Amino acid sequence: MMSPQMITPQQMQQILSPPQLQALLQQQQALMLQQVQLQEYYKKQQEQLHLQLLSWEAGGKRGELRRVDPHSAQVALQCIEMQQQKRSLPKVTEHTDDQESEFSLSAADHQQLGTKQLAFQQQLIQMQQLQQQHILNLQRQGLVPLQPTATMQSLQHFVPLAPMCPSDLQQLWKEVSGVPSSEEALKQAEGLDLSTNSSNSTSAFPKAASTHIALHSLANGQSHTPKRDSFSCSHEEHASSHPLYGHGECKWPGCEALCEDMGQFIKHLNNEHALDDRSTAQCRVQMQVVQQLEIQLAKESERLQAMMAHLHMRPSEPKPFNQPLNLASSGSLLKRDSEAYPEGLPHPPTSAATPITPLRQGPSVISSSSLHTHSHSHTHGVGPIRRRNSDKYCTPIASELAQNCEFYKNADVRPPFTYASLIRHAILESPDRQLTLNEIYNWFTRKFAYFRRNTATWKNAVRHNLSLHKCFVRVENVKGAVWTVDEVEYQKRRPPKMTGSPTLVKNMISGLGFGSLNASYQAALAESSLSLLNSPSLLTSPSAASLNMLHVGHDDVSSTVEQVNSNGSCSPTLSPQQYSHQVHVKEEPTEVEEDSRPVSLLAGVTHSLPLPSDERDLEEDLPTEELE
DNA sequence: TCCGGCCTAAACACCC
DNA sequence: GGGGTGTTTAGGCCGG
Repeated sequence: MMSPQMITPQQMQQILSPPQLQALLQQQQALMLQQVQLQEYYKKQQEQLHLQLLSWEAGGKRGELRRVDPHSAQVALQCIEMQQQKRSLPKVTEHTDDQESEFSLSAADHQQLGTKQLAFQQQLIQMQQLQQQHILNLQRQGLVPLQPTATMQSLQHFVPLAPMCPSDLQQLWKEVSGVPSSEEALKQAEGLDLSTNSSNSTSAFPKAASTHIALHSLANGQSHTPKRDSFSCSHEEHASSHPLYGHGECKWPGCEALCEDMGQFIKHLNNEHALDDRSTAQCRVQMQVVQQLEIQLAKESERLQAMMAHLHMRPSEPKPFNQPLNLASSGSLLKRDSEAYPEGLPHPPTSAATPITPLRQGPSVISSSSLHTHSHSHTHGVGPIRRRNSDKYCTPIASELAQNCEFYKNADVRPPFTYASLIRHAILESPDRQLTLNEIYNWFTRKFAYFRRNTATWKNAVRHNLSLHKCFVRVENVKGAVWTVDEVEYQKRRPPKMTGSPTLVKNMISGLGFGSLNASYQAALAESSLSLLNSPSLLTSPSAASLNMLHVGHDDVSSTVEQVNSNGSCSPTLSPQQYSHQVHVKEEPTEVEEDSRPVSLLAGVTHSLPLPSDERDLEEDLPTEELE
């Protein structure tokens, strides 16, 4: 995949969904603010610490970092390094080697500083605990996504100078040794990592909150180096793998030493991470990290239980939207207002109050149709993008349209849906569920700026689709011919996809690293559950209602849902009736247990339970899935 | 590699 | 004849 820097704006538009584009813009704006704030803050700290350093130098106490708080100490050390580069600190020697973990101070300083490490780190741990509490509070307030990794990653970019997650500690040591300069750290802070925090970064935070967070830092070192989460103090060797070794580098917190092979890594491990005070302290820090995460997990699990219990007891009770978490879960939501849901379709992030929120992003934000869409790359293509229908199997069209209707109305962006899906949606959206061709045309042009041009192309495509797909039935009317939708045929032509793909299932369930995919699945699940809620007849197996919700035979949704629960046994060759029936019945009893079910699934089920009445009305209007 | 879904393009027929 | 509508075919791309 191309790096963001290499993507042209047009390509960006093609690749990213509208919400993503908006989120990106917001990110950039917020990032600029963050940069300014960071630079100011850094400059301020630098000046302040410079004065302190001068006094230390005068008193020969430069190594006594305990006199200052860890944060100041870190900045001080950065200043040391900076001044070293400016040759203003003669006491600091040149680097003797490239060992990141080695201090490069003078021998006396090295020894003195070494003796302070443990006490220093104890302070850091205390700081860390306070910070983690702070984060928990922020999470409670919905200001910070709950997913540790995403949260930390996103925030990490804005808190390079802040103390003191474990990896920051390592970073500090690096900085003491001068390996990566503080300027680099600042650059790192200024860098926009689209791959890790597209939805969770600044755009997801109220400015004040993000600033606040930036200046207070975060606690969890995993954020800083998510892949360095392995906790191991042992130097045991593993024949083929080692939890501290991956992708050719050492995963020891704060150490990214490149090791070509396991042997080299083992040597590195024994040399650089031997049993000493430093390693011990690092283990201790890592233990703190793990403990905090466990505590957080327990708390969030408890909350989830409570929420589940609450929702199951009163499923019809509307759930208030959690605005802050909406913001946190989806940058694109920032642009939404109540009018953005004209159809009252599922508001994906409304489940943001659940602990799983961080695992998901608004389906329309980074939907699978966004991530998985690809340019059809027609040389003669008229549209910016061609999105395969298979993508939309995971994408709720009504949801997306509802949430981004203004966007599509004004932006010349091709909607990420097939013609068939759009036509069907247009027809089902009409009062009589039938439209003339011209009305379909009008719907397209009314809803999408994109279809206000290239009329010959897409109109031809519309006609082609109407004729080609059996699901579109032409009915002679008094006023002429109108087109209706045959849902059975519509579902028939869309057999389950991705059936039994363990990888996808795994990704969906884990929700880690494939948040968008997970989100789209959840959206599909949510909508399938909506359909279920509005289709009591589908509840043929009350005992497994919650899971049956996932089996509603709904084209895109059903195919997606099928994936969720299928072990590959579901045949896509079933007739619509067979299929429809079968998916209602088919289930995996062993997965019904809520506690053991992936939270992402629960999210899809739970968050959609309460719907405003108007939304339910609409859902009821759409007899089958809706909303693909 | 094969297959199916999707898209675009185009040709053709029919009707007003 | 022109435009709109409807049908059909072909070719290409892509993911499973």
